[in-house]
Amino acid sequence: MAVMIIATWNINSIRARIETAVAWVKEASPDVLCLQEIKCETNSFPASVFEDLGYNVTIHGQKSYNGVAILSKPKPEDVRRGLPGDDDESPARYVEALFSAGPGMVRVASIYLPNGNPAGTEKYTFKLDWMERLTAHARELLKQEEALVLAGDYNVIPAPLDAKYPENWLTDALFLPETRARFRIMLNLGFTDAIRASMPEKPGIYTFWDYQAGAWQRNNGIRIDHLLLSPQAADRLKTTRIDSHVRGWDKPSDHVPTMIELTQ
DNA sequence: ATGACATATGAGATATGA
Repeated sequence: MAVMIIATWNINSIRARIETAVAWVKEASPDVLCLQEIKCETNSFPASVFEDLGYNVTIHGQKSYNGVAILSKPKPEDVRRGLPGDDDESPARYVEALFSAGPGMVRVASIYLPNGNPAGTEKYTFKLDWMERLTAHARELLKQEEALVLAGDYNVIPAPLDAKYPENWLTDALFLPETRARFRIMLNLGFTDAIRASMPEKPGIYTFWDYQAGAWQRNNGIRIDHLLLSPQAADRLKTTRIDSHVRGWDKPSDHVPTMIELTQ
């Protein structure tokens, strides 16, 4: 049966990581790849490198920080850059496109949810507000009853199972009860957390390992990159995969590619 | 412990990340 791979990867600078990115794209050949933290303006993104590999490139960049993109074999349609409520000053953290050509129709968003640290500051308030706006937009998208994949770096550790040392994260913006509650509110709109649904109760499933203190070597990881599936997408879910071996490559991002396979 | 790492900016040291 025909399948399509939809992946998400916080690349931590596409220009600093172009060789790593190309190596993985060639290895995995995803149909759709959501990138976060491209850390460049739209016109600085090395688009031609991926176009030469057969990809369309949809970019929502900004100077220095943040920035998201979607690489796709099928042509993007109905592109949205930014969340409803964003203005010209808002960080570039959301881009969405519809793919109706190729193996099955699906709408995909690349999401870079704010970190929010330190808690108790305006940064945390901004995170919670952003989650509320994302949830509102997700609610609208669900009304269309499409296969929908909201993929990205959510900066949310959903449960203690999703950290090697959950006790180290108790006061962190990624794991505070209010953060997890807002994530659950979003899930409860009817989304499936694809990775966890495919591996219920399984410990040690991580997508991020800090650069510091030998976190990778000690497997001190957290699961913060998620693919949320609408019911129509969940019905087509075949497999999931986390390419954690990429974290051991030279010049790695601190996140690894995380993906699903959908049937046609 | 405010460090260890890593990147962007801009040309030294600071902001940001999770």
